[in-house]
Amino acid sequence: MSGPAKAKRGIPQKEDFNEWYPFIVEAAELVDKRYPIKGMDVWRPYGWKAMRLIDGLTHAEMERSEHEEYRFPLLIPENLLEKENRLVALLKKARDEGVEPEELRIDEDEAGFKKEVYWVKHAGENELDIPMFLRPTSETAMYTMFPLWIRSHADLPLKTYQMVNTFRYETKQTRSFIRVREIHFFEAHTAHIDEACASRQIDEDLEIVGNIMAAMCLPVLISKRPVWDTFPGAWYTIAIDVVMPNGRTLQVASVHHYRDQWAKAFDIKYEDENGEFQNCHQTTYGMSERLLGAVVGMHGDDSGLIMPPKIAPIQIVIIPVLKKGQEEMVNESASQLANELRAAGFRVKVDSRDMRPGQKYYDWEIKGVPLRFELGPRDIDKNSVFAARRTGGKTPLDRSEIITLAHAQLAEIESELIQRAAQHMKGKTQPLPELIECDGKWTVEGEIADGVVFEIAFDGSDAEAEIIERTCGLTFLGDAVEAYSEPKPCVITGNNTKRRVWLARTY
RNA sequence: GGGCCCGUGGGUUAGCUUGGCCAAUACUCGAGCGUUUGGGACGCUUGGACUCCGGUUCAAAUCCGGACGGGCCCA
Repeated sequence: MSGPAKAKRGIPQKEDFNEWYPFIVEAAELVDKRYPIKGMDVWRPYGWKAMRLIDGLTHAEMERSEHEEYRFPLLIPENLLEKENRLVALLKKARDEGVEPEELRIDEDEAGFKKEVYWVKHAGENELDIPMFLRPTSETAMYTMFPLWIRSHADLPLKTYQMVNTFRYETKQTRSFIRVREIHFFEAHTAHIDEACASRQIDEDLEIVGNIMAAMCLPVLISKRPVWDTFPGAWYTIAIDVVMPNGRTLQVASVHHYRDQWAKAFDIKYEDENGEFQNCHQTTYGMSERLLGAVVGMHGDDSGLIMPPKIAPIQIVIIPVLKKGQEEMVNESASQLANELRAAGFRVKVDSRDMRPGQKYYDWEIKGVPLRFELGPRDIDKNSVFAARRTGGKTPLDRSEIITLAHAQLAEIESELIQRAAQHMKGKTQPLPELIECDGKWTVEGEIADGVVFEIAFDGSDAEAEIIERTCGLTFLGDAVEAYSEPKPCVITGNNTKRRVWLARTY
């Protein structure tokens, strides 16, 4: 195999994000894209470790919030789709008949991922009577079992989750972590006695998202998606987006409130305290490997990745600097240092490859190891360790207090990343140029800047939202969960509103 | 959904326009030996490629078609 890193001169500038990103995910050995199926990369150990550490954050949050982990089969028989289709039809009918129309937006073509599923139609020599599909998400599979498990109000809330791979037949351009055909997926599914309890679950989900994003030093936009962009069968969808370096937003998580629509379709009901049957109210919460994609995009620079310490597969790399005749002494000192750090809980690697130290520095910089310790005869003499932070800055550290100092260094890197990311977000958010109507035709005053997220006060209708989307060539992310504290005039109607809406080009 | 470009050792690439001299260029990389090691070391030895299928032709890396894969732009 090739070495872990390529020549620095070979790294595209991060400004050229469309070149930088695909280069870096391979050069940093996160994935190998040479597997001969579009959109299905091979996870390499370094990338998988990072993903597993991100998953670890999620598992910890699930544990804390008393969700339980399940593992559902990958294959789903076709006939189960019928229930889902019936649900969609039902919702459509409700909409057509004017029942809560704005709450029941359904696009039949999108419903059930019909166009995006992989099918298994043969097994051995036989054609299957009932074809099976690979889960694009697991509502159908899980809600087939929920009625068997939920009988009494005492069984609720049911809080489940699983981390599995899901499959979607993407025809558009694929991108590592961002748009793939086999998705490393997290999905939490809950069932509750009523709408209010389900709503409380949504609040908890948002708190969980907040914790996970904070651990990865990722600032996010949290917004309620417009009705036309609501998940099929959902009452509403709240999405979490990260602003990538090119200003495009990447949806990294979503939370759906289903009310009792799915429960009706799948007959998920419980007996309440009065002995009466009630439908459950449900929520889902999903995330994926896009989280890693966001980390790569948000924190990386012209020299490669920068891993936030909490998810860095290697937090500290130790480079022994050898001198002729003193190899053994230096190596021994390095491994002793490594052992001490490991005992204190750090993820540590000693790079004892036979090459020049400079070469190693470049290698680990591409991979984004946050802290590098150099250890040579000079340092050992002075009882110190020479530290270089991936975010910039070099300092000798007192060897005798190395554990404390290493913690401090990583904390400093973390806060530097948070600060940079916040700065990035701030710089990428702008007010929208003024919209002008003339004979029923809308135009924009000036240019729509590229690579930017726009924030507007908006109080218009769906139709007016569509006008804005068309006029500006942007996508409505939706209503910020944190609305304006003071009313502002809507860009279309001029009415005062606290509704704070984001528009962006999206992935 | 529409358009454009690309596919040569593990990686980057020359060759393709004008088919033969290509049993293929350079750098990098892998293996081995030696000297080295505080920001990309050097010497010697050695290893490794025309995406696949079909067509045109005496002859295809080169021309044509398709598949697969990669990339970009626009809706």
